[in-house]
Amino acid sequence: MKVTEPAQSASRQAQKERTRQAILASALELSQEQGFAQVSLRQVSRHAGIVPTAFYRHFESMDQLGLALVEQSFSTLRRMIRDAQRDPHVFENIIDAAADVLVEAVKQSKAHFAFVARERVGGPEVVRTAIRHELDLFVSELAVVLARLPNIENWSSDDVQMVSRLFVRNMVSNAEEVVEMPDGRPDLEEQIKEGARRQMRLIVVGFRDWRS
Amino acid sequence: MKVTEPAQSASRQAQKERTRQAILASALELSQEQGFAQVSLRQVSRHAGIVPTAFYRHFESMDQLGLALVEQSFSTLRRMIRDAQRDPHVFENIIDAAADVLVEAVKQSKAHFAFVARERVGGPEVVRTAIRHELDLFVSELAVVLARLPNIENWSSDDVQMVSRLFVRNMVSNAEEVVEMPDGRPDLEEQIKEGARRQMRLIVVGFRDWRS
DNA sequence: GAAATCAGTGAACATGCGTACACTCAAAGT
DNA sequence: ACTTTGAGTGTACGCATGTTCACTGATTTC
Repeated sequence: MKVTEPAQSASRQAQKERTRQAILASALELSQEQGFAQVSLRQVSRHAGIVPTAFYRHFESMDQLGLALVEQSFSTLRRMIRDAQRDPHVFENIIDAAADVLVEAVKQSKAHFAFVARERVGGPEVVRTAIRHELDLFVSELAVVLARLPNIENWSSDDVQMVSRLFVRNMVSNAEEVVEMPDGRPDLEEQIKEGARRQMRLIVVGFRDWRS
Repeated sequence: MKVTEPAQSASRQAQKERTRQAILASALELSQEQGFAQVSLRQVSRHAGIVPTAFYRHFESMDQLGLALVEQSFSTLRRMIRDAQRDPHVFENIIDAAADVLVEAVKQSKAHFAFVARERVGGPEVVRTAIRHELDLFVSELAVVLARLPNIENWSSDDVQMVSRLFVRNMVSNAEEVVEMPDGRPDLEEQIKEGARRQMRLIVVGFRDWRS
């Protein structure tokens, strides 16, 4: 890891930013083993190549570090959703596209998704609260996207909100499965995608039929 | 807590069992604050009214204590399902009955459900593995029950298994919600029940329509 | 009633922890 | 050229932890 005192020194604030990122990356990596709450300030510092007291130059406590990780994870997630929306394929068949995007996104940013899934229920109080809040926001954002879709455009906004909640809940569950998935098992991956497809289709079809 | 050396002494093994239960109860209670992994052997011992070294007379490590709690939690869960099956009302309308039973069961044994929901993703490795295994077993057991129901009796066993998986997943999600629910808010409780009803109906209706 | 058993005790240890404090020494500001 | 700034250092502290060991004394066994 060792990011401090590079051979060719960078500008002061650039170097500070590099150390900050090293701390975030270290915390994320160490969290995967036993959860963020088990990781000590000294472990993170050691892994980031700084002395424990230097940690305080970047975060005032481990709780604040946790919140920074939540922010980082969700900004990753949001960027992915934004990219996916640009793809015109999504408008034709949201369900298949969503299943693909989900699996790909989680594979690319396993650590961040794992962090959210784990700390959502297992983390320190402040972190849990922050994640819940972000997920609530996310449900509302997704509802806006869903409301524009052909099958859904004339549903009541309450119904759209509920479907959005179901989607996000299933997204979290599926993300958990992908995270637990051992590497190099494309069969399992396809199986999870297929499961996600079925579940989403179930929700959309069932909801429409039940209401009409 | 103080269970040791009662005024009127009990038999040796009865007293041992009482201490064991005190340890289990202490660990369960202390886990609610910050998760089982944060609870130390000394904290549990202190709360149970024994000296740290006496802990080892009952469990060889905190991991073993965790496994005992998993066992206890699932035996609670299974007893509830068994009781619910005796109720003839269940055969008429599984969905409404299941929603009622779920909310009631979780309210009665909040601590155990909270433990499972939390440690399923946030706990020590051995505990996570044990919980996953129990939940897998549970999916299969539920599938057996579901297969006997009128709407479902002629489905393929793969389909029943998948629906069972969806049910259990939603049960876990709903249990999480009930656990997070503040006390004395019957409105929220009804809201969660209604949500659970809708979701289960969605699954059954959507699945049948989509397949036929 | 003597001997064996064993749940619970209490002192001691090495280790890792968070944080306080005084420090260094390049880069940035003047 | 000088001063100021501030990221990173090193020591030191008090505290909680898991585990060890020799122990006590009531219950059980014989």
